[in-house]
Amino acid sequence: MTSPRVRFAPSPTGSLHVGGARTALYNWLFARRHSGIFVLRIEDTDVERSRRELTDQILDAMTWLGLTWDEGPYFQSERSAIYAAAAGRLLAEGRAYRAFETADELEAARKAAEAAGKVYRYGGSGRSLPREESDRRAAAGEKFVIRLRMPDEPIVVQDAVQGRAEFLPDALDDFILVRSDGNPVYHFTVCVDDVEMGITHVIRGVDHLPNTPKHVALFRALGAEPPVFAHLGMILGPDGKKLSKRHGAAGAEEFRAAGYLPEALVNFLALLGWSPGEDRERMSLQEMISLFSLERIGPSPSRFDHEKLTWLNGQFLQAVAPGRLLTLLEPFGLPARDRETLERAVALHLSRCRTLRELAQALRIYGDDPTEFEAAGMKKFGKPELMTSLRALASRLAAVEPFAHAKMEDVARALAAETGVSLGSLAQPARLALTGSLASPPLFEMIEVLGKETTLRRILAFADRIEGRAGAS
RNA sequence: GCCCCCAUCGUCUAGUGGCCCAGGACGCGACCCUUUCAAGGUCGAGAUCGCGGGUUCGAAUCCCGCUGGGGGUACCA
Repeated sequence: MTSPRVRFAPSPTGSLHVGGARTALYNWLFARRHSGIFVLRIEDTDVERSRRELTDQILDAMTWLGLTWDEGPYFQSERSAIYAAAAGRLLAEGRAYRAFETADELEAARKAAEAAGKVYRYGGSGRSLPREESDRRAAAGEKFVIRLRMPDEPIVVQDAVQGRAEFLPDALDDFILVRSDGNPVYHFTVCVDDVEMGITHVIRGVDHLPNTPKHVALFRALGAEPPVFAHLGMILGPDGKKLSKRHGAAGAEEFRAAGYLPEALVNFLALLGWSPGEDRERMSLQEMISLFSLERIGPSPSRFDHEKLTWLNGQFLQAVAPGRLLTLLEPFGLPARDRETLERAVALHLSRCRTLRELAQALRIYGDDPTEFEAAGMKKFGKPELMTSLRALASRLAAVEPFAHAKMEDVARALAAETGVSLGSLAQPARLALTGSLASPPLFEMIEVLGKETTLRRILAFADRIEGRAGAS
């Protein structure tokens, strides 16, 4: 393959959702795999709905994901002259024509057809209007749209993913290229741009498949060979319905905010519809590039499995260099401790967390003393009769110097043996006192990082609290 | 309504006529490790390959129909 050119063409009417992110990824992967060019084009011809800040947000998300573009971003809103010229050419060549029906007239005709139970098709007079009359009416200032003269033969779309689809001429209308206000319509700008930008492969969602025959006809009218099409199956929510905010996070930015790593999201998205074979699951971008091919993309829709993403994220999280981890954690808030303490704490909690957010949350115990204690734990270990040995543990811990976990454990085991209690009935109340929870890293390693002062303070406060409560009731 | 697409464990998928009474991963269960929770390791349950017809010596793999799901049908993208 000689240097393909692909593009990602989002319209800034929303943020980058996972479907779009996956489309961008596949285009990017394809370009990188074949040393091609990845073009970014912003389809903002719908002035009403397009917003500049959404464009910025999309670019941010792509940068975050590592999907860097080689050309662009081009803005369709800045390319009106190109579309106007193309429309003029088509008109002059008779491949397109003016139609003078108003939107209201068309609406009425559509309604009438529906009421009669018939399939609506554009049946206006524009198609057969003599050139001179068309020119005259346009010159007189009459409003018109420009429509494409569709060929009267079937159009076959040979799709790299979906296979062959044939569309009969009856199903294809002379669709509008340019609105009566002079603004070009999506189908038109896409094709003009794809031709103009030399796009060789169009990789996009299947929702565009039914539009593809229009595009094929348009490419031909424009005098260009249609590109190779590859239509990707939809990404559905866990319930099989269209993925939306209703299913939780659906935008790349939301996953970022929820503490997901870009490499995990990208890996997960890559596997949604594409498989490298050989049971490969975890891959770096580089590996994906070398393995990627259109042939291995499946045609069926897939559901977004949040659980698997989270698992993958956990996998990637474990692999992040410890130094980089604190930087990544910063936006999620870190307790006011020195860097070394934080790094030791991270090392202790990393394997217990699957997202940055979870990790940051876990690290909070190195900041403020716990004020809430989990109910199940209190019921089991918040008993006054356990406080005696807990206090004993505290006083033995106070004597440990240097404050190292191996020594603490020896001391604790000795205490347990002497008093005939299990290590667990010593450790669990301590864990509760120190973290408010029954789940934590190995107790003494955590205590070492927490520090002697904090440890003793929390244990004593907890014992006071339990005994005080018992005395009051 | 009409047009188009899709259909393998709950989910993502491998599989392109015999290697498959279907492999991997997530999730789930059990066990090991263990002061708790994870991580990790081992094992396991889980799919008559949506249904019904063909074609073939032989079909998850090819063909047809049905059913189910999705998408499109705009002077939206």
